[in-house]
Amino acid sequence: MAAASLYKTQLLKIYNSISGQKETFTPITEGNIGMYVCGPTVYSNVHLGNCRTFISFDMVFRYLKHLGYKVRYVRNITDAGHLENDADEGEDKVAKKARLEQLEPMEIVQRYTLDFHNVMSKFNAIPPSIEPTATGHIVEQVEIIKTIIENGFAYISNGSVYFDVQKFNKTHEYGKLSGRNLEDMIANTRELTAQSDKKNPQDFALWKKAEPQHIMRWPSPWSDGFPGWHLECTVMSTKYLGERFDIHGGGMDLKFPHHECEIAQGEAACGQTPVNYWMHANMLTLNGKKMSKSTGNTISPEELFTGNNTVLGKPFDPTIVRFFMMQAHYRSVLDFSNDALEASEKGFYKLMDALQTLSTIVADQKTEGFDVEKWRSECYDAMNDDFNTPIVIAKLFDAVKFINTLKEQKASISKNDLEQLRVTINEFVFDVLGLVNSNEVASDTIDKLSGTVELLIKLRAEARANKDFATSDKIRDELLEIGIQLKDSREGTTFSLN
RNA sequence: GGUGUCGUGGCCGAGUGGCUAGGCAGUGGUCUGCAACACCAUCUACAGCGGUUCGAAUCCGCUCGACACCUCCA
Repeated sequence: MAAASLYKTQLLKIYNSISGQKETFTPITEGNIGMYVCGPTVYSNVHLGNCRTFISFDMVFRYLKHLGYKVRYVRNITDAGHLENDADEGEDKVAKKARLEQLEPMEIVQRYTLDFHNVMSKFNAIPPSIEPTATGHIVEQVEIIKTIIENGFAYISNGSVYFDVQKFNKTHEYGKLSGRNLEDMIANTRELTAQSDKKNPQDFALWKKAEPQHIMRWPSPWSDGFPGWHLECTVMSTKYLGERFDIHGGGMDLKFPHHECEIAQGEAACGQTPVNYWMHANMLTLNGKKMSKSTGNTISPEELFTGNNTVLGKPFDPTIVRFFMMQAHYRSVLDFSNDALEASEKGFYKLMDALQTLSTIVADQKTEGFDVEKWRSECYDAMNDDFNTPIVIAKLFDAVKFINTLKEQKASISKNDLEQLRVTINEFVFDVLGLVNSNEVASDTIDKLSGTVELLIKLRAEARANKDFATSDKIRDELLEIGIQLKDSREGTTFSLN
């Protein structure tokens, strides 16, 4: 069966945060999907926790495409409007960093956007279809504010514009995504300490008047200022995906208030709820606590790849980290540790070795010891069950075991099944999970390398035949030290790169 | 304080009302000149206490604990 037609016959279920249930996925337009994911605020280097969310949604993107959907994936870059806090004295994160480093705000944005792209590329994440920036959509943001004011859900106060949550709540339901109700929130809110332009503490800014020292500012009918953080996502998602679209994703920590506010803005501006399926990726923790820049409980991708950190005993390849993340469900908290990563690393190499072995397997008359079709179907069942990558990986290891059994000639496989197995395992490992075979080197290099190693294997075989074990062990041990492992079997000796 | 999620074996992590994922580590074998790899077998488990049920780790209640959000965070 061609992958492109699979979506018609498979039932994909997605856990929808707004209903708290797994729901059968039906796109608005058959065969097409619009997906929006909240991207990073580019005021500093991304940390690994940020990456997990984007890697999770990269997997989602890959699987949807694999099913044959045409996916427009929009992920924004927040380069303005994201305040340090929601109080009136809050400073724009990008502007603050620029001031501290004595740089133009756009220098900051450029630097950290490049860093972000670089890191995502190392993790083998496919770039989104559109990557819009907040500063590139000021005009649209001003327009949507006008609409929200016209519709009566926002008010102007001292040059700033605020969303009137209490008024909105009279005709709509503010809090439906995060499971809160406004009455509780009001009851639990401390009195506003600082003098505020807001009517109520729950109200959030759509437009903020800029203080004189504020350098990132744009003209608007209300003041020279800048847009509120929640607004950019509403504007950019609806601009590129329509007033109502299929999937909206982001980190769990954005559920409230960010996504709640997006729903309110969308409903207030367009008269309909913007999103059909809300997806939230869970946090990556370090020492049991959420990785977070503000608490310093983080590790950066760079520190991870170089091994230059205090958490891990050695450097880890990006694809190992990706594999580690894929071994947990995207909605579960995942704890990061050296032991866990080393375990994943060994498992990953075992998987890659089996793929290598698979390429050498010769087909037989019939298949014995494994049901390839059933296995393939179970892989899809797992992915269709809210993207259950841990189960898929468990299934992959079932295949690994079978492949190794084939190698030992204790099982057999038919030509058709062999082809099916090869295609399926490659699709899941590389296309869907997005792993990279780190053993892979440019083909001419690998030819030369293999020639060299084959020669050493031959010399070692001769030494062994002569019972010159000192020489044979020297070859084996020194190759192992540079990362080449020799593997003896009845059929001879092979090698793998670790 | 409010809201929500979760507590699984040495570690990481799935899952489910009855048929005990998977990876790593451990143990005993096979293979090997010795190993490694691989294969076969095998040991550690569902926080605690009640309840529902023929049967619960899985459903319900309580207790304890952890985490997240309610300020900025993916």
